[in-house]
Amino acid sequence: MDKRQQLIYSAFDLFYRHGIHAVGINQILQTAGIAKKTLYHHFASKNELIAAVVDYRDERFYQWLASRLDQVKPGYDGINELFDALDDWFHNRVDELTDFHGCFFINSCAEFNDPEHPVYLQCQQHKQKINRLIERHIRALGVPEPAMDQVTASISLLKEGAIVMAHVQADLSAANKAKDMAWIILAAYLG
Amino acid sequence: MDKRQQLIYSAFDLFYRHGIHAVGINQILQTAGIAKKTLYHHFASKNELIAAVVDYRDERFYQWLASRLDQVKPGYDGINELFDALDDWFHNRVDELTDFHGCFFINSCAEFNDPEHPVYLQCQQHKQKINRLIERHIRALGVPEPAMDQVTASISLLKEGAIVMAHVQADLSAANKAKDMAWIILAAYLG
DNA sequence: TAGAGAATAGACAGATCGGTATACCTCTGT
DNA sequence: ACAGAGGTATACCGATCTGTCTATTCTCTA
Repeated sequence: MDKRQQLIYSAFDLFYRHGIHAVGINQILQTAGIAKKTLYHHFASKNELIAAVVDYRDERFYQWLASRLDQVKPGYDGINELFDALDDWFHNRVDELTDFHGCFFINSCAEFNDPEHPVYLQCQQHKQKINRLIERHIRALGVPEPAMDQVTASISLLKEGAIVMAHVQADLSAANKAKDMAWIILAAYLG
Repeated sequence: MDKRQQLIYSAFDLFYRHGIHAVGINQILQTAGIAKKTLYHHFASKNELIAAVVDYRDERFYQWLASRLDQVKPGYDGINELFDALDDWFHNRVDELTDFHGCFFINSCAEFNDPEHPVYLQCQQHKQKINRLIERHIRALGVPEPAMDQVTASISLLKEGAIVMAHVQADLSAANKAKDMAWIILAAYLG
């Protein structure tokens, strides 16, 4: 019954499926079954709704991945779990994330393609949060500290690559490919 | 003086910078300095212009990369050249591609997020063309035929990952990281 | 040289956009 | 008991969107 949250749900669903600029406010209101006045009671503008939607997805996605990675022992298991989680996501086996349509943050950067735009910055910060999640597990593997950033970025790069391959090239096995590649890379760093 | 081509130039520039849905036809006309009637003389609708713009970028990007890869010996040099080319692109050292704002095809898939949409299909086909370009060099490396698809997809995944890292996370060294990773992966396959 | 084709400028149509305003309803807390 | 907060429904505003139309000019070529 929290109208504000309902608006965010509906808006995210439409934004994720059709893109942010392609979805109008009236469409969101109709989908959510909520009056326009109510929207402008909770949000000053469409831009504020967008910001709230990005924030919502940020939290949602982060908490999902964090909880997956917290279920396993830091290190080897964590890296495996990262790519297994991606695989579940790509195959629509994760209820919390709704059907896979690429990474919402990559998609949003494509629409707000200005490094100074608030949405762009929100997306960048989200990616940094995810990076720190990955970093924990890299560190547990015993990667030497000077190589930490490099290795974390490498795993992150594999993750982004897998998402794009799964989305644009419809390669649903991309997560498994990335996992195999990750271990080859990590083996090279761990000797 | 080819008005049709001028329209495509201007439209691509605006689409790439601000996203397709965010750019109106009047904005394109003003930028190009061309009358509305002329646009609708050459294109039946905005959608046809969009299709032509995607086609234009497809050819432009493909020919740029193909010519770069054709300048070197197939195999080792080709893989290096691929990532060196990406590095030049990320650092805006390639005049033909205009300033880097991510991959136009990834961006467009984010805006036309339906696997049956014509634009989505155009983007998919572009990626397949690029894959075949990469495949030639993988084959020259002596990768066994059964592993060809797997290895090509791996290099493609690294390429996509580098583009996203460079775009969303503003990691301009992503191409070099991906190159290092590529050789670790390839070494594992080549024994 | 006459006429077709391509271009211009710009008014216009109809829909939709984000956002505001009006009027009324329904709870809830003091 | 009643004020105020949050809600609905809907009309409305000005702006902008894609696309059409008219009227006129330019340029090439048969």
